[in-house]
Amino acid sequence: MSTTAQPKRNTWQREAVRAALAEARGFVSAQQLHQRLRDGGSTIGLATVYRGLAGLAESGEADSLQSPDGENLFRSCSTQGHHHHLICRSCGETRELEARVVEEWAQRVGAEHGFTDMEHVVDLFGICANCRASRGAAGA
Amino acid sequence: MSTTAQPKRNTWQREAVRAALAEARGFVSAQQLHQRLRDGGSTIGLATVYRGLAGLAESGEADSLQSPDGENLFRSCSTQGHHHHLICRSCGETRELEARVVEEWAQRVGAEHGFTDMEHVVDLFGICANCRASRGAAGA
DNA sequence: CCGTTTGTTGCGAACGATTCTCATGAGTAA
DNA sequence: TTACTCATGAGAATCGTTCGCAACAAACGG
Repeated sequence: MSTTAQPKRNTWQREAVRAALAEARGFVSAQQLHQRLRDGGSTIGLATVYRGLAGLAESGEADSLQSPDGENLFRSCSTQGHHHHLICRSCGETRELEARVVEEWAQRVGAEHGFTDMEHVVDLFGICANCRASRGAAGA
Repeated sequence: MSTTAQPKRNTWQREAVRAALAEARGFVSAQQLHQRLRDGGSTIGLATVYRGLAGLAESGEADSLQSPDGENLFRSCSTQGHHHHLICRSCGETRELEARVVEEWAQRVGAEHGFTDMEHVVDLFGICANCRASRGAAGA
């Protein structure tokens, strides 16, 4: 049911959100994106950014995760379908990962416990080589 | 500095939060916990529940994660140290997992990309056997 | 046991992110 | 072009969480 896409209209706002998201290198929050668009001269509304982002996330064009602060972060996704992320805690650099091992592990563990319809959240955070080199060792 | 615990006082409120959390089977939100305590006749304040939970989470006695709604959920943690969770999307039943495979994978992937100081977020969601039996197949 | 000291509590206000409302504006089809 | 709808945008409304502050009570010394 409802696998068919609803009739969405083509608006410059939707495109602007998509573009701005693609432009952003790491994960960005809706508010950040809205700010950037505004800074870029756009008159787009905050609510529209939220709506656009939600749409992109739903259609798989964007990926969303929650920051530790409880904010929703989005990122333009090149890899369609399921994948995970490796994110630099320092510079925000993000890489998409495939994780066959983890997929299988998740399935197996789920099955062992009698769980079905498994989903999982797997994200890796670390300090990338660049940041490590330029910062040496900076504490928390 | 400040690795040493701050001088915390022993109050019945703190104990009440701890007890209520231990009582709860799955993950609970601060608000839920507060409600239960109130229902139980306690006059504890909401802010205190928040403070108590934050304290428990920090000391490792409780584990916290964010619900898809952006709420902070807490759970009393028996397993000290690092571990993951398998959570039933339907009834909230939660099991603590060890995930050697995943730990190793995370380290390896991080290393391959030149990342250090790896951390990761890994949580599994599914429908447990019980719920599956009693609900058959309920769509989204 | 009593007074002092100072971290805790609890209330309500403040805050911040997200969603909703609704009148207006712009795609789309005829 | 005209009509029909859905999308937009501004601000209000929501909801979870944190803050500020005065009263309180746990730990301590005498």
